[in-house]
Amino acid sequence: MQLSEQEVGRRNAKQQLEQLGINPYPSELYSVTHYAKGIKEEFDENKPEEFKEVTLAGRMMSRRIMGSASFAELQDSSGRIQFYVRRDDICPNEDKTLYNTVFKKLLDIGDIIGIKGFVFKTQVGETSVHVTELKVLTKSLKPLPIVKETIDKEGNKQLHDAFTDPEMRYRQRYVDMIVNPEVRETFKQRTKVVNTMRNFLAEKDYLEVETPILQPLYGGAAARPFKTHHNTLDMTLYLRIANELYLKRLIVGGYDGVFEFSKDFRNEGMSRFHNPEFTQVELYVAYKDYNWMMNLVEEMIERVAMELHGTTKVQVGDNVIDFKRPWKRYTMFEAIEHFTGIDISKMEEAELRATATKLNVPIDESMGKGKLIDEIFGENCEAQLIQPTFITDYPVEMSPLAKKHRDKDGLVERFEAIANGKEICNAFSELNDPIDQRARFEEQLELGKRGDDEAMVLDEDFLRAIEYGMPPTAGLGIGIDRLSMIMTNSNSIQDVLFFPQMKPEKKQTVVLTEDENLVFELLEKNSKMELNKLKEAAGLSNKKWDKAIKGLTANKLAKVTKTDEALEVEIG
RNA sequence: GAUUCGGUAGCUCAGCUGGUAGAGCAUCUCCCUUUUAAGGAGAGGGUCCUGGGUUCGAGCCCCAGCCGAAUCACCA
Repeated sequence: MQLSEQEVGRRNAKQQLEQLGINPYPSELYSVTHYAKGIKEEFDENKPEEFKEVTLAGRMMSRRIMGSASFAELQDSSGRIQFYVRRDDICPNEDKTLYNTVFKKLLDIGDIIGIKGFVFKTQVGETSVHVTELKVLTKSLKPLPIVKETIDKEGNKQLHDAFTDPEMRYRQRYVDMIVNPEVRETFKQRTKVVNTMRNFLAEKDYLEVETPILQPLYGGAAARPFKTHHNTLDMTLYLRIANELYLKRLIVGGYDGVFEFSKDFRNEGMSRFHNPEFTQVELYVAYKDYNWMMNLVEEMIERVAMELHGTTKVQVGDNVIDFKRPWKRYTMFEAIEHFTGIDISKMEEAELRATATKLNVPIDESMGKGKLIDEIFGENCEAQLIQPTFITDYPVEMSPLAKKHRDKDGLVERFEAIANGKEICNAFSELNDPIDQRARFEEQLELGKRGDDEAMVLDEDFLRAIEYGMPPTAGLGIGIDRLSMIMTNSNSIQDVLFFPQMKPEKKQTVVLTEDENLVFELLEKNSKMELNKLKEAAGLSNKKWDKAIKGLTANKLAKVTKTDEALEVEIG
């Protein structure tokens, strides 16, 4: 509640605007005709008549006052443009208040204003708007961090005093977006990733659906869930960790293709690749298999890269990743042999354990054969796969929802696509043999007993559904956040989530009583008042007044000082 | 969870061996009609993350904690 000097100044400016009869928060619409970017791109000095009346709205982001004329910058959703305000243009009559007082004194950086005028080029050649009308649209009460930029000798943009503190950027994303325009760009691209995929899938006539987020049983992935409770039904519900089992029920129900962009929730560690809630798209298509699905993934992701970058090549950190089809394909055993020189395809659990130890792969007792193979792969191969690569044919133990391989014993028809050393999708020919599926669930229960707290639980209703018969189906899940990280060259998942999960902000919020609030608000308007006048204005009884003012001084929100004539109260 | 680094003005940061807290930008006052990190003159602004300790004296040293980042671990 402690206001900084600048915040007090802005509150005062707001009041003064009101006293001048200017509503700092007007309600009527403001008709914008142009955007900064469009004007800068299209204005031709030889044809100024094309832009002789433009109206823009946005935030004032800088101001250079030169006596009775000023330059300032307006930032709208498209970018920034400079505008020029001359006193005698916006105040053609005797009354120069709008320029001298409103523009120069009462407006601040960050205020939202509307400007009307004509476009011209300055002597230095910068396209600018010569303002003839100016309107206050919203007074901003908190000062923004000021980022300035210059162009160096090589023509590169240099930022000065950039707003970079990650904590503040994530906690106050709105400020981040105002001050760092590339952040808005990243999120636009994220949306483009999603829209491209959505259009791609819709064009194929697959049906976009919505399935429950609150689930009585969590399933479809190996992860710890968030748990909640429904009061009326008095039952435990889980936030979904995946939507796989529901989408497959819809395939049983008769759709040929269904997909869902879904927020999923996993109660696990956080890192630059993990946020407790994240987005996946899952797709299930009847009468297809995982080979078919690999082709679809290549085509779809290649299209995403093209839509965003106009090329299949994407710069990610130091690497250039080329999503052009076809991608490299390795079986998991081939990949391990390729990177370690060891053929583990025929090994049993004990031998795998020994191999893992030899390769310095950390293992523990709860790991079965499948998990061991996965660990060996994860440690030795995954990070080295920079260019998009399909890894196929996983051990059956770690894929309880995937169909057994048509001719390789002990494996399932599953693939992951890996790019930049990270998994970006996971897919399989879906297991549709209900007897086998029940047996796999039961193996999971065993693993759970062995100490694997991410083992899957048995879902009787799902089994009942596929007992009615689920056609041969190919299924896919793509992590939207990780794909967006690659496509936008972001180093952290927090950079592709508007509001990444953070620890709660530590804040000593002082809770005021009703009376205290009343007195404080009165005081806030004047910042300093004679005690008796304040008391009178508050209209409280002696006792209530005494309690309120003591409460405020105790919280250091008000300070009472004694002068020769009287007692004075000021904001603490 | 481990290790390392960090937290100082609204923002970005400096602060020597422990000796009265600094700069640029922002803010305020004044000058300035094509400037652009505008310029010139002046002013104000601090819980040095919090709590203990050492010391005549702590932004600095010690201990504990909070918050953040990077790397690793965990996490298909």
